[in-house]
Amino acid sequence: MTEANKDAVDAITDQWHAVRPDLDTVPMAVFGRINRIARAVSDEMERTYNRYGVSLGEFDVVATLRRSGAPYTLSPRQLSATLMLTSGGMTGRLDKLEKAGLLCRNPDPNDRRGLQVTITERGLKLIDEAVAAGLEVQRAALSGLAGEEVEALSGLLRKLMAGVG
Amino acid sequence: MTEANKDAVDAITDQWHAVRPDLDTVPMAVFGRINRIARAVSDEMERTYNRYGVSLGEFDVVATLRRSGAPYTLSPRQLSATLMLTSGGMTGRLDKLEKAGLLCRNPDPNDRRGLQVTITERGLKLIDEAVAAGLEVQRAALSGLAGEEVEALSGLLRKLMAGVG
DNA sequence: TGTAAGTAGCTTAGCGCTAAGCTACTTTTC
DNA sequence: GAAAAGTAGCTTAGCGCTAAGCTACTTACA
Repeated sequence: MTEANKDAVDAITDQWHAVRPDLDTVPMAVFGRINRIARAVSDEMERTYNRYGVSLGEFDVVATLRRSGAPYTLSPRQLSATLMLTSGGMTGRLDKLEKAGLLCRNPDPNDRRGLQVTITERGLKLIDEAVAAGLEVQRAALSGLAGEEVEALSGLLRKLMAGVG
Repeated sequence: MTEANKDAVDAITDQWHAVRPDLDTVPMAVFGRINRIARAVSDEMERTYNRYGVSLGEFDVVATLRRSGAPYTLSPRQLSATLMLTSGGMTGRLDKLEKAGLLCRNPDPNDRRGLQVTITERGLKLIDEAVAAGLEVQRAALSGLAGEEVEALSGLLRKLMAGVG
């Protein structure tokens, strides 16, 4: 690691090393970079989806319905479980998306407590454009890595996630 | 990739592949895992710091002062710039930390607009214990990876961050 | 030296989330 | 079939953040 290649996370670990040389700074460097990458790419995705009139969180709702396949119908409960969101948070997202005409809520014919959430024609059209735009942001973020590097990274992340999930 | 090793992110990419086989799902798998790892580890760190009476965000403030070295003094502006936070958010964190007796605000002798934020004795003691506990959480999260795997992951993340920062 | 521009930290309104609790309905148990 | 327990989605209060705008002060320039 030459002086010139140091980044913002190196600056932090260097500072820690100077005041607490007893600490192993490798773990904080790994997760510091993971956090910064996650944040930077999410911010970029947010801006991208905003151009389609939805937030990243709202996109996730429509995307979950889209990838569930025809007839693009799930209950609010299934959605909030998948998106790791409370029912209160889900209600808010569904309210906005329904008002925007991207999905609709209908009573569940088999359980009068429940609802069925379905993508509208307009929602389907929007998600199929927006998902491609989002993927392009992610592809661009990975463009500095060679194919085999992406492969290696993917494998290491899978292994790491297995240990924290 | 055998059937048994599939994880939650594989389930998502498999669904996408079924309904949109034209999409390249490799980028979304990489960032999906990065997001989930970041969230899972941050949640665990939050719980760890809570045991010391501070949130993760409040910890970050005291940690930034700590690693700046003696006399552990920075301006609110320096802190909010380092932590990528607005001045309003910083005011709130400083209010709580000052009330908790972990730091104090003093007028800047050289600039009557400014303040100097300094760790208290109590704050210094707390941060030196809490930072070790936080590092242990991160170390444990990496424990499933061999030394050379951590090394490789670290290098790939550095390269990826350089392309998104 | 007077004025304009810049920068300090704080305040307020608004947003999206969680946690707790509600009503309505279904399922289980006796 | 009645009572108890569980589960559906929604409402509310509260939290932490941002964006915008405030006052107070410093710096740069004519």
